[in-house]
Amino acid sequence: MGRAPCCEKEGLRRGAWSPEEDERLVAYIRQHGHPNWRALPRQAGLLRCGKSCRLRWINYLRPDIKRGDFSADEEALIVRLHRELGNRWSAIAAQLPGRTDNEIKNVWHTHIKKRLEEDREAAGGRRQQEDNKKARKSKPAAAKRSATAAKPPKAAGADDDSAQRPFLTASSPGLSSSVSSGVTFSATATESTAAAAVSVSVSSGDNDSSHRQLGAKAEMDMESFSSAEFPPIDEAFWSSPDVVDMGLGAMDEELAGLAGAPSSSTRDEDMAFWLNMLLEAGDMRDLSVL
DNA sequence: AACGTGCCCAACCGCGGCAGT
DNA sequence: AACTGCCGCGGTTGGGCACGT
Repeated sequence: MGRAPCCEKEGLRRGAWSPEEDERLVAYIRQHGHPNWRALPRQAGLLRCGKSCRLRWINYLRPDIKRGDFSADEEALIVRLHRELGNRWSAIAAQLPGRTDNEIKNVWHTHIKKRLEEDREAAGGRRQQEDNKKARKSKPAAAKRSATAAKPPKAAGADDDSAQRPFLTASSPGLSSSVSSGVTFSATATESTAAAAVSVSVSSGDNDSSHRQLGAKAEMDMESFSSAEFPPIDEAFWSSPDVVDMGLGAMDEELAGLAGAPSSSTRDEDMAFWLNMLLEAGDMRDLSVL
């Protein structure tokens, strides 16, 4: 069928968003929510198409967005979920609170995929069994980013970031920083930390029932959100006692149930499980140096 | 210091699915 | 049942930045 273009492109801005546009968008959504993306830009006085607004909000301006490097644990989770779900980035993102599908997709293509391929090439097929043995002895995945990710994380350069995001004044704590809600792995298990908990009211805006089953999509509940205050997010936000603890512990259990992994395991067992997943993904080279 | 190259990531594009009429 | 409109998803692109020479 003939599909209407997403917007009349005449007179509409494209490309990078200015702080003023961000401000307008956030202010509008804050007040009215986003019942209709198509109508939103006009009502908010933005010369953008609805899609662009939606994307900007979802991927950048949403208050529950978590910025900063992905931890090794998050990457491991992505690897695993990608094995299970394929390129269903939104489904994968649903398991990583605060992360967007776009971000995960980017990380996959720029870091993880590359690394997995490198490892696979370097290792050939032969070492699978050998490494399986080693894996049980060696230290598990620590927060070691690939050599290709030598760049300092953008979130660390918070100047640029916050300049662009006037309302999200405090980037969420980088994942390399300690997580305050008790979602840390034992030191022997990993030098990194688990993903931060998120404090959002969780509601699935996803129609896909399988997504819902996987659950835990950290979407803002816009009904409550639109009438609520929209405070800047800061460190306290992430560690607040009000936070709904959606740390990896909870995620592990949920995923484990889905994937047949040990469901009531200790943290060490969990780590062993992740290690196996990584091994299977041929990702042992990084781990072995840790 | 200037230039070239590679990488990262925000944003765009087009399509499929679903709901409403 | 057919059509329309909107939303959400996944793939792709290109601007900007960092790093190497």
